[in-house]
Amino acid sequence: MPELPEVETIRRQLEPDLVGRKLEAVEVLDAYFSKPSTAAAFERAAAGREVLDVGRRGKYLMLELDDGNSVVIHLRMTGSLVLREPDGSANPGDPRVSPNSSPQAVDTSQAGPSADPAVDSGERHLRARFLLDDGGELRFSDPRRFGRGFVAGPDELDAYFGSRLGIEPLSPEFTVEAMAAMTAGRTGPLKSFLLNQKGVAGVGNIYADEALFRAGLHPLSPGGSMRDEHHRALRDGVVESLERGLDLGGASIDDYRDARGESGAMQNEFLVHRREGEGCPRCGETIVRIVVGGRSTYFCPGCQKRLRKRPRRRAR
DNA sequence: CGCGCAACCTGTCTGC
DNA sequence: TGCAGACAGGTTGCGC
Repeated sequence: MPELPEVETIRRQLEPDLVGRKLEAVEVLDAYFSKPSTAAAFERAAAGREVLDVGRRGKYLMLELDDGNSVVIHLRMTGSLVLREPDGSANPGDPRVSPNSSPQAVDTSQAGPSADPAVDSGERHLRARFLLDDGGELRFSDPRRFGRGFVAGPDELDAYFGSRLGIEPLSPEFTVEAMAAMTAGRTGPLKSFLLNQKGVAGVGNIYADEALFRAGLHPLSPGGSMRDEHHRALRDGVVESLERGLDLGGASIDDYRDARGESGAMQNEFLVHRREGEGCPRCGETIVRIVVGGRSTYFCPGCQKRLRKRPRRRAR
């Protein structure tokens, strides 16, 4: 699923092609996408504007516009943002489409619900499209319709992110001290802490498992049970797993594709995630799967021992 | 406020 | 072969 490394991979790919481009037309095909705002309001706010920059905060992607507003997009679990080049080619996974087929060629007026399944990949789940002034097109697709987009001004954006996102884990602010402060006194499991975006922004189910393994920490250990060495280990584990994911262009378990429609390679190098029953890469013990906070969680019982309650200083 | 959990969605996999 | 049910997980909202 798209977590920080996947969203950042997309951001890096979009930036050179989107900055300086004008959004000639914006079309919301699924009203769910722009909820709670209407499709028309979203289109009106974005259309005609030039893209000055492409940013990211946690798992959110932002197209910063020339009027000070930003188009904010969250892919949630199955969303994808694919850029079609001006020459119409792009999409490497679609040899059926002839190079000069009109973009308006799809006639939906007659098509029943079970229309030609061969035309599906990308078309059926297309939720919004941004036509660029160089002939290119940015397409947001999402089979499960969880992904969302909205347009907001700077103050609105600060308030929005401020109330739901914590520290950027690849920034200098993500220190050992910050980790200690965030987890102090917490009784919930470390896995849940990592998934909560108000602490560390951008970590999801995959990188949480990988980070805890790198840190040698049990996913069920309470946040407040960590001591100094653990704070450092977890901070480093988060950073290392995210950077590894970035180096490999993200993880493609099933739906994730980058802005060129291609898969990442991180899924081939998972240390524990989705590796139930296999041997631990460090000690060889069998990796197990448990459920924490309703999420599948994978870890090595040999390397990731549960922390005892924080040792109380003995009286006298 | 912290914590746990259901709900939001739909495609895919599993078991009978 | 077909179909019901489980499962996937980022975020929100509700109850305790």
